Amino acid sequence: MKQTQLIKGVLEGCVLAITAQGEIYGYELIQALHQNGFTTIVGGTLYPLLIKLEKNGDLQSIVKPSADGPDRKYYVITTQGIRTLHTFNQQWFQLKNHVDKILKKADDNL
Amino acid sequence: MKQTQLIKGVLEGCVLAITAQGEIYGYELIQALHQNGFTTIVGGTLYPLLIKLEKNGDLQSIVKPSADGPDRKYYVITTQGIRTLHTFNQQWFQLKNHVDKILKKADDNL
DNA sequence: ATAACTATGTAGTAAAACTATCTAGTTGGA
DNA sequence: TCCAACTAGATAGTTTTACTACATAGTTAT
Repeated sequence: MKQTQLIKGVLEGCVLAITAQGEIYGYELIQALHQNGFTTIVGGTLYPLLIKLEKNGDLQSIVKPSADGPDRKYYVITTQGIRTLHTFNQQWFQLKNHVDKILKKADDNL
Repeated sequence: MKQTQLIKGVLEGCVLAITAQGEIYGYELIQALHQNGFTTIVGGTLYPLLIKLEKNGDLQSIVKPSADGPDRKYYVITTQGIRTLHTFNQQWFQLKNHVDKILKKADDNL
């Protein structure tokens, strides 16, 4: 069982949560995710997700020049994105309870 | 954002956790999952997953007759399945910490 | 006999994600 | 001044994954 499969479902919510803390560009976001334990996330995973989230209307982007390399595309969360984040938060809370309950019962039997 | 995407990653682990409590057949497992909040799980989702878990060697199956309908295929967790469950448990614990940390920081900013 | 429930399975499609690769600017060293 | 390493973003094409819709079949109650 790969860790990736577990991460998939929460990645979108985590990206919204991080952008909710202030504007951030993709490359920086990848590093932030790595620091938060999502060490397997690479550009090929994140950039398509960011494009999808912008299409959905959860994020907006602004391109700004950089002194350290090519232009950066900064992402900002929209009011709709904040609503999506709230929904994710609630679903995550419920999922945690359900999974923990099931795992606890299994532990009692081992 | 659909709840389904979140559930996907944990479903496999939850199935292993439930089978760890004792032998159970697919139809019964679907009902057990429904009672545990996984209300979207249907046969077309679970049966292929059970077949995959058996192929992997995490589960074994025995067909037994039923008085209430067609034969039932009972699933039993293997020692390998228990190891897989342990791994899932650890990954789940880590994921919870990471996600909760990110969500908490976002909450502080809203 | 027929509807509802029990029980499992799969073909075909749809969606999602990763790998590999590309473009391109900057920095520092040899 | 050339190359490697780092920064920054994107995507074509393949692989993986999951769901929808349907099929099969036994039992129960009307």
